[in-house]
Amino acid sequence: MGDSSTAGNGDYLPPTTPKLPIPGKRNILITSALPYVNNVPHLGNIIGSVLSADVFARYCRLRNYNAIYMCGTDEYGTATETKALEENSTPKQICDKYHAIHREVYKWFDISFDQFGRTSTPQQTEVCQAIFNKLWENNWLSENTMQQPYCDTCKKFLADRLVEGNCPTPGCNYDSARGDQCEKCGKLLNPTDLKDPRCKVCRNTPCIRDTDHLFLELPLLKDKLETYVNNMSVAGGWSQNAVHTTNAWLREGLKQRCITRDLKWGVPVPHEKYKEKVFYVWFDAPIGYVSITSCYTTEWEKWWKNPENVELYQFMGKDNVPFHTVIFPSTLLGTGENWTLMKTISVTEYLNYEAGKFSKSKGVGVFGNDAKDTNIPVEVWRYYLLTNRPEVSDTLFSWADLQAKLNSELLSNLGNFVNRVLSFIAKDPVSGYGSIIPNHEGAESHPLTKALGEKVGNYVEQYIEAMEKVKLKQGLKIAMSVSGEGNGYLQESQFWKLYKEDKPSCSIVMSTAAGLVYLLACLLEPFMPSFSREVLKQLNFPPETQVSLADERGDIEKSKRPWHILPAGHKIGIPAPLFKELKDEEVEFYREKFAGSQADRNLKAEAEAKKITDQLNKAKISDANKKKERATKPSAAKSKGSASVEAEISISRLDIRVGLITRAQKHPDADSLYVEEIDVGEAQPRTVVSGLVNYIPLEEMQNRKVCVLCNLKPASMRGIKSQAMVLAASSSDHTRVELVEPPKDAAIGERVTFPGFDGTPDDVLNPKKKVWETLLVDLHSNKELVACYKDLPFTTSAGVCKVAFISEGSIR
RNA sequence: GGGGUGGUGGCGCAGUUGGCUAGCGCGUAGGUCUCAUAAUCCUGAGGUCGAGAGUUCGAGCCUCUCUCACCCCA
Repeated sequence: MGDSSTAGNGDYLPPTTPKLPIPGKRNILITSALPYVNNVPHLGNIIGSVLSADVFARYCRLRNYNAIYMCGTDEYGTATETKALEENSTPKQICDKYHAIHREVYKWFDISFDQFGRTSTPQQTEVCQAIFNKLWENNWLSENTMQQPYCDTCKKFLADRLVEGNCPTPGCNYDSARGDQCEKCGKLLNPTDLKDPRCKVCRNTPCIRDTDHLFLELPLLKDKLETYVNNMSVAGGWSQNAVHTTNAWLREGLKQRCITRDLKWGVPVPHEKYKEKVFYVWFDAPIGYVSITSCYTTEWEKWWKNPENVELYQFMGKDNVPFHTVIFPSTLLGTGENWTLMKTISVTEYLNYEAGKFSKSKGVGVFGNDAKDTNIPVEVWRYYLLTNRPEVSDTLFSWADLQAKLNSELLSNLGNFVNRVLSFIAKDPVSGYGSIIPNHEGAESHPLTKALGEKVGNYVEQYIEAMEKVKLKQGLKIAMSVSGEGNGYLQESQFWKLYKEDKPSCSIVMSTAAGLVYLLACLLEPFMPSFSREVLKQLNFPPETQVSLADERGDIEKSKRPWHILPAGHKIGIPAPLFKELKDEEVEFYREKFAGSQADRNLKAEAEAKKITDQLNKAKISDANKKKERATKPSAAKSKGSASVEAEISISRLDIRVGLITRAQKHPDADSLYVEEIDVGEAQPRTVVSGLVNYIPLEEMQNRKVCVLCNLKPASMRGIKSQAMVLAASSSDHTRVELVEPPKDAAIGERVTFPGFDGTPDDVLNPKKKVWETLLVDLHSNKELVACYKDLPFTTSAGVCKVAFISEGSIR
C-alpha cells in the first residue's frame, strides 16, 4: 500500500507508452458509452456512464490489474450536419467545439480516461470499413429501397430538416420552416408539406426519389447471438435489467436494420454502388470504442481481438443496452473474426431531478458545466452521485439530500475522523506527537486494536467483493463504514485519556488510526481521487504517490494490521479540514438557480397548455357523464356483451364512423401524440389522442374527415383520456402512415359498414375479448388504395373510404 | 388499449435460487464522550414490504386480479 511508484494521474493526454495486454495478468478493457457530441452532458449522463466507468477503472488500477479506459465523443450523423448548417460552419468545426466542451467537463470531474477520442477519425473509417467488408463477404447484408427528398443541384438526399419552405399553417407562413418542424409556430411537418420546398443549402426545389440502402440481417445471426448472450450473461454477471431487455429483443424477433444513410458526415460505405452514402450512426458509434483504442495504440488488436486474455467491461445508461447486447455483438460475430466481446455490462437506470426529469432539450436539471460553477468541490459531487447511483431502480437527485450527505457523512464522519487523528498527531510533543507517527509496539496484544484490525480486514474483503461485481454503491458504503469503525475505535479507546494515563497504548491507537487514514485514502481513491490526493498530502506523501490495494503486494494482509501501514517515525504534513459545511441558504440558492431555466419554460408552457387544460376538463366531464350512463344500465350492457361474445367476433361489432376533426393540437406532455376533438355526430365532440405526430403534419389534421373507431374502451394516454381511435394506414416497413379518408360528402357521424355484415356494434368493446386486436389483422388498404376488411371495402352512403398513396398497407 | 418497469418505516435506497426476529444511510427521541469543522459513540421509536386472493411447511420475492406511477407504442 505504501508503494511510491509513480504513474499518470488524472489527465488523459496521449500516453507515452500505451498499455498492452500482459499474459498472466488480468487485462481489463473498460468503455463508457460514447456521449453524442452535440450535448453538454447532464449529471444523469455523467453518473450513468463516464463516472461509473471511471470508478471501476480506478479500482482496477488500485488492484494493479492491467486496465485501460476508452471513451470519446460520438460525432457523425444528421444532428451534427444540421447543426453545422445552422451555425454556418462545418460539421468538423462543430465537433471540435463540442468535443472540447466534453473534454473539459470530464476533466473537471476527474475522469481518468486512458484515451478520450472521437469517432470522426481516419482510424474510425478504417475499422468501420473493415468490419463492413467482412459482413459483406459473409453475406450478412441485404439491399432494400426507400423514399427520400433529393436535391438535384447538390446531388444529394436531404434529411427532413435540410429541406426548408414556407410553413403551410394558416396565419404562420414562416418562410424558413424546416422539413421536420416549423420553428416559428412549432408545428411538426413532413418535407412534402412545405409550400415551395427548398434545399437548405442551394435553395433549389428537391424531388422525391427512391434510394437503395443496405440492411444488416440480424435474424440470420440470431443463433450465434443467442449462444453468446446465454453464456456471457451468466459468466459476466449481467444485471437483471440488461438480461431482460436483451431477451425482450430476442423474443420479439430480430429485424433487419438499415446501416446506411444518405449523408456526407459519416464513414463512407466502401462499395461502388453505395459510395455516396455513409454508415448510420448506430452502426459506426460502437465501433468508436475500437477505433479510439486504435488511436491509443497501433496494436489495438491485442485488446480487441484477444478474447482469451482480455475482459471487456462496458458502462452505459439503460437506453443503450440493446446496442451493446444485441446489435454490436451481432455485428462483430458477423465478421467471423475472433473479437473480444463484452463480458460484463454495467447498466444504470435514470437519475431524476427533484423538479422533474433531467432533460437536455428542456434545460431541466444540472449540467456538467454547472457543477463546476458551484463552489461544491468535485469529490462531493462524485460522492453524492455515486451514493445515489441508480443501480437497480431510478433514483432522485435532490439538493437537500446532497447537503445531508455532505454534512453528515463526508464532513461529520469521514472528514472528522481524518481530521481528529491528524490534528492530534500534529500537536506539539507536550500535548500530541509533534507530527511524528508514534511507535506501535504492542499493538498485536492490544485487544481493542486487534479487534479493529479484524473488522477492517473484513471490510476490505467485502469491499473487494462488491467492487469486483461492479456494485459501486455498495463498495462505497463499505469504504465509508471503515471510517465509521475508526470513529468508534477512537471513541472507545478514549485516547485523550490514554495520552495522560497510558502513553504506549495511546501511541498504538494513534498509529493504528493514522494507518486507517491512509487505508481510507486507498479505498476511496476510485470514488474521490481529489480527496485521496489531499489526504496523502496531509500525510506528507509526494503528490505522485500511487495508492494500491493489490493481492500480490500484500496490501490486503496489511489492512488487517493497520498499525503497520505507516512506519513509525514518519512525519506527517499539515492537517486541515477536508470538507466544508453546506448551509441551508446555499442549498436554497442552488435550488432556485437551477430551477430557473425550468421556470421560464413553465411560463411559456402554461400559456400553451391552458387551451389543452380546458379541453382536458371537458373530456373529464364527458367521461364522467358516460360513466353515469353506463351505471344506469349495467344489466343491459352485460347481457348484450355476453351475448355477442357467444356470437363470435365479427367486424360488425366495431363502431367505425365518419368523423370530422374540429381541432387538433400537440399533446402537452408527449412528443409523438396529437390531441384532437372529433365530431362523430354526437352532442359533444370526442377527445381523441393519436400517435401521428411523426407522420402527419398538424395542419393536415385540421378540419379533416377521418374514419374513427368509436367503441374502444376509453384509455388515458399521457394524462389525456382518448375516447376513440383515428384509423390510419401504414406502409409495411412502418415508415409512412396516412389517414384513412371517407368520401368528401360522407355525412359526419355516419357509420362505416362492410357489405354482408349488418350486425349492431357493441356499446364498448370488452378489452379482454381482444375483438379489435383480432379484427385488426385483416384491415388493410388494397392495390386500388381502398380501405378494406379482408376484401370488403369500408363503405359509406357516399362511397368507399380510401387512402392517399399507401397500397397494401396495414390499417390500425 | 397493448408492451415494459416499478410501488419496502418521515426522506433516499438494499434485499442474491422463496427460509431464522425485513435491512442500510439520513432524519427523529433519549443518553454519552470532549481529541475533532457542536463533530463522536451507544440505545430506542418508527414498516400488516401498494390492495386483495392463491400456490407452499414457509412469500417482500412465485401465480392471478385490482390500483397507482413512470417509460415505449397504437
